[in-house]
Parts: sequence; C-alpha cells; structure tokens
Amino acid sequence: MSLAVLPASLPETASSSSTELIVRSLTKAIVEHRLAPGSKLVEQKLADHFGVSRTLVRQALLQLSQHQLIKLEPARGAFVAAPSVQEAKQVFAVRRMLEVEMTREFVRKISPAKVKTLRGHIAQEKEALAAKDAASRTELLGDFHVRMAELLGNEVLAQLLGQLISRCALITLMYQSEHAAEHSHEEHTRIVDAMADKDEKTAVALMLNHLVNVEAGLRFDRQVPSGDINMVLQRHPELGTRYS
Amino acid sequence: MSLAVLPASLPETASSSSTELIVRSLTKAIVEHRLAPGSKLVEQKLADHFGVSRTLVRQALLQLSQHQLIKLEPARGAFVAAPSVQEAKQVFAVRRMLEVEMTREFVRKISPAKVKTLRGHIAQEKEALAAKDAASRTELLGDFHVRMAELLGNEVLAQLLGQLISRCALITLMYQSEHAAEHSHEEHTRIVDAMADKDEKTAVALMLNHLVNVEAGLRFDRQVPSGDINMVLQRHPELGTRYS
DNA sequence: AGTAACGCGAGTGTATACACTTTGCGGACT
DNA sequence: AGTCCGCAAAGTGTATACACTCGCGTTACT
Repeated sequence: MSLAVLPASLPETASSSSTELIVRSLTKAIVEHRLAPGSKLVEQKLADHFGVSRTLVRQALLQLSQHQLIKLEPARGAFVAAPSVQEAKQVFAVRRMLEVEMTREFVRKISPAKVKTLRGHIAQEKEALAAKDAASRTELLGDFHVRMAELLGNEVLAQLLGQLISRCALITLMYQSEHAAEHSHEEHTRIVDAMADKDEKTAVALMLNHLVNVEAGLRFDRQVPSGDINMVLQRHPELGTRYS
Repeated sequence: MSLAVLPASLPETASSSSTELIVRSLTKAIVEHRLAPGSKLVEQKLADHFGVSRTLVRQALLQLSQHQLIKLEPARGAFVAAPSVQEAKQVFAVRRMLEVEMTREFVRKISPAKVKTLRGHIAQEKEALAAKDAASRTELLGDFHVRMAELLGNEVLAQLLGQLISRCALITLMYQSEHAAEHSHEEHTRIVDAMADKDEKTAVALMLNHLVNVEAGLRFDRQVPSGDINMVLQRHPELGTRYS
C-alpha cells in the first residue's frame, strides 16, 4: 500500500528524494504493521538508521502526519496512528462515495486494454494469495482500486484514493484473515467481469457490496506486537550522497 | 477558503502552531490570488516577513506543496501552483462524486438544527455578496459545501472536501464574475430548500447541476497581476515567542 | 558581432548547535 | 511508607552555518 500511494499516483512535488525514501520506508513499515499503532518514532533513532540528519527525518514525519499515518504531539514526539473505529467508518464511507461513481464511470469508458490491465492485476493478487504473503497481499488488494482510478485517467482521484486506502490498510491488516483476503480477490474478479460486460448496474452493486464486506469484516480488538525500530526497518543502500 | 480548510476541518496534527500560521496566511494569499500563480516564493523573504527562520517557512511550504497550492522544484524553489485545465476538471469530477452522495446522505440524516445552520451560512453569503467582497464571497461559497460535510459528522469527508475546494478556488477566483457568484448563492438556497423538504431526488439533482454550472463557468485565459510579497501579505502579530 | 566558458551572486538542501519541554527517578519531608 | 519537589537525561523546536546548485552577466575567444 505504501506503493499504492507512491508509484504513479503522487505528483510528488517532494523535496530531494531522500526524504521521500524515508517516507516510503516508514509508510511501508506502518501499513504492514511492522510498526505497531501507538509506537513512538524518535527522530534521532530514525536519523541514525537512515544515515541522515534529523532535518530530513522531520520532513518525512511531517508528511506522514499529513497522510494521517502518524500523529505528531507537540513537544512529545511522533506516534504511529491508531485510527479509531469512527474514523475507519468515515474513511470507508468516503471510499464508497468515490468508488461507486468511479465504477460507473469506468463502465462507460471501458476498453479492452483497461480490462486486460485489471485482469493482469488480479493475476498478481492470486499469486500473492498463493504465497500467503500478508503484506504484499494487502498491498495488492488495495492497489486494485487505485489502478482503476489511474485507468480512468483521473490522477486527482487516484491520489486521493491511494491515501484513503493506505489509511485503512492500517486497520485492515490488523484483522484481515486469509479467508477475507481471498474473498476480496473473488469480488474483484466478479467486478471486472461485470464491467467487461458493460453491465453498469451489476458492477456498481458488486463494488458497493465489496466495500461493505471489507468494512463489515473489521475487528477492532486486536493488538499487534512490534519489535524495535532498528530491527523492523530494513537497511537502505547509500543515502549519504547529497544532491543525487 | 483558507479558512475553509483550517477552522474546524483539519484535525491538524500540525507542529507548533507558528508553522500553521504561516500555512494559513500563505493559503489565504494564494487562494485569494494576492499571490499570482507562477510567483516564486523565496524562503528567506518569507522568513523575514514572518519573523522566523527558514526552517519554519520550509515546513510551511512543504505542507502547501502537499495541498497542491504550490509546486516545489528541486533546487529551484517554490512557485504558486497554476492548475491545468485538466487538473481542474479532475478536481470537479471528484467533487461531484463526493457531493452528490453527501447530499443524498444529508437528506437522510436531516434535522431542523442542520437546516438552520445551513440557512445561517447562506445568510452570511448574502452579506458577502452585498458587500461585493470577492475574497470572502468566494470563501463563503466554498465553505457552504464544507459545512454540509461537517454537519454530516464525517470529518474525513470534510477535510478532503476542504482541500479540494481550496484547490479549485485557485482557479475559480480567476474568472468568477459577480453574477456567477450570485448564481451559486441562489443554487445553494434551492438545495437547502429541497433538502429541508426531504426531497432527495431534487436535492441531488440541484447539487449536481450546481457543480456542473460552476465548472462550466470556468475560463482559463485570465491573468491576475500580483504585487510584491511584502505588500501582499499582511503583517502578523507576534510570532516571536517560542513554545506558545 | 556572435558564442561559449567562466565566475559570482542568490537561493536551496542538509547538518548541526542550542534552547526549551517533558518525564522519570531519587531524595527529602510529612 | 507515601507524597512531593527538583534535578537530570532524553527528546523536540527553532535558528543558524555551511555546502552545493542554478542562472545570469561578463569576458575572452573565434
């Protein structure tokens, strides 16, 4: 999902890309729950880890806080966000608004190439499911929705959706069973089928149903333990050269 | 519109609030076109103006770039964004997706108190129209939509909408005639009337029509001249004390 | 005269220094 | 023993210093 936000979607008016690398790395760690909600992120530790100064780390943290992935408490520090049930429901409500209309639009503008792209994506999902890799599984399941937005050619929508999806990934990965993931995958398949048939009504209904299902599966009573920051983040090659 | 983004909408996980003050001030200046699209924002000049160091200015600029109000070009500087026609259309497309559904939802959850709040807001719009104050007029016309989201109780939606509306304000103020503004105001009135009657279909249709009208009025061929930064930003009281 | 290289000023990018706040611990007082 | 005060360590907030880049004007060469 970190990749959901970043690869093609963000126009990324970002500063010189080492900050961005830190944002990506942390986003990935948070969304994959390698950093548990509530964990404190100490600037100097991150700076040491990435081999940069606190300045860049602070920039990255500022961005993450705007993406609602961490919470910045004044003079106290940065903490991995722990979205409330209410917030999760609101995010899902917004997703329904956007994605139902997006599906409608998609059917109207459909082309064989687009269908092919989506089916390709679904094939990737299948692989990840088979590999039982929870992280990339969740990422791909989210990316499906972002792909749709991208194929529509609406970058604004794609970017927004990417952020929303990152945001609920923080929650969904908490609970999502392998079974639920497989369920999502099947639903994606059926949505694409309906769209390929230009059956707008069915496609919209399936998408709505899909989103309701994902939300309905939420459980808000799980705790994920997490290791130390230095264990949890992989090392990055060479971040020392300036003005790359 | 700057206020549209900030007052109640942003959860604003922001850093110590002087940065935020700078963000607000610049947002306002950009959205009101006191800073023309394309203008360069020099960090040291802004720092002097606000009486802080470049550090805080840079933080503010980073936030503005994420809100798409400025563009950061690596090693070259920050420039006020000049959204393309395409981008404007995409923003409006997303607004339609969100606001049509929002209107539907609003009718369902309607209460006399909510209607009263909106009518109060509309009264404010009327005043601004009478006063012929372009800036607060545009701000209030945008805020109407954010108010609806807030009354729905969906903060996520309200925040998103606030940003989208700031973003198109950059464009709309470029062209919007007084007549068009008055037109928007009337449409707001009729939307509220329909919602008060619990006439979902009509309300939704009116909202959709309203958004289409606003977009249809866009002209992308106007240039707004702008003065110097120091002339254009009002001075701010006391930004010197630390750890407010 | 035209053009290309050079150099310098303005400005950005990153690191570091320092001021202030928070917090937890230990000792003194009740 | 318990509570409160204060101090010290850890960490954040802001300013400043320095390194580097960009763009332009000047100059030297063709």
